[in-house]
Amino acid sequence: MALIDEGDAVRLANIFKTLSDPSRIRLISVLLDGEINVGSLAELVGISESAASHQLRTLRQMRLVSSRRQGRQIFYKLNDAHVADIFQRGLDHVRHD
Amino acid sequence: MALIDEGDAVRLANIFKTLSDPSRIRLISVLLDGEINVGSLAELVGISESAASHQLRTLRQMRLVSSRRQGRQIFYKLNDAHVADIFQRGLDHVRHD
DNA sequence: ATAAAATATGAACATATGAACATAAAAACA
DNA sequence: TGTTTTTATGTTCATATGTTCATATTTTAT
Repeated sequence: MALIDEGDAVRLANIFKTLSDPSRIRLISVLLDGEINVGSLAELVGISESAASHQLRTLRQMRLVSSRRQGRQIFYKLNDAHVADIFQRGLDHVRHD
Repeated sequence: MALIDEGDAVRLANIFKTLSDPSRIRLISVLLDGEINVGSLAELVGISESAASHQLRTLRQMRLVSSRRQGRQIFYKLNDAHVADIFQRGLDHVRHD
């Protein structure tokens, strides 16, 4: 392995930073089950739609999720297989061990 | 999967938060190669010893690393196989794809 | 056209965070 | 004991972050 360069370190740190908030964690945990619209997501996670929208923007900007409009709703889904992987490893770490 | 509870979400978020800083990322990347003392670590990563010590405390408090004293030096090592795993997945995500 | 529904955005606020600097503590050695 | 080396800790400061509230945007239905 050895020391990784500043650029990669910053990019890697940013990925983890995106995953470093409980609301975003819970949003992602729901998204692991598949596509879902903002309102349902907010209700399931137990945060306001505004808060959900803000956090989803963060996830979108980091390209961890993508969205599509259907009528007046917007459906989000996980965008990246790596994310599910990282998430699951982290959860293993937290839950047992 | 389904929604994870607040407690797990907070714990998981905290793990990722611990990994969300470039200095800590680079410290860990060096620690992946094995045990090493604070001074060498600081020099390799290119930060002050004080900064290294502060960041190592953060990693220690999250139990991601452990330390042992040998004479007047303190050697750190990664404490957890999960961490190396999560780190590697993240790096894969960042480097290619 | 107007109203209602769903989502996004912007501003403001409180809290958290990392960096830098100074100081303390622990161990080795004169 | 006193001094030096190595690491840890405390404090201060500037910046970043998440949430809330108010407002804007987009689509559907009347």
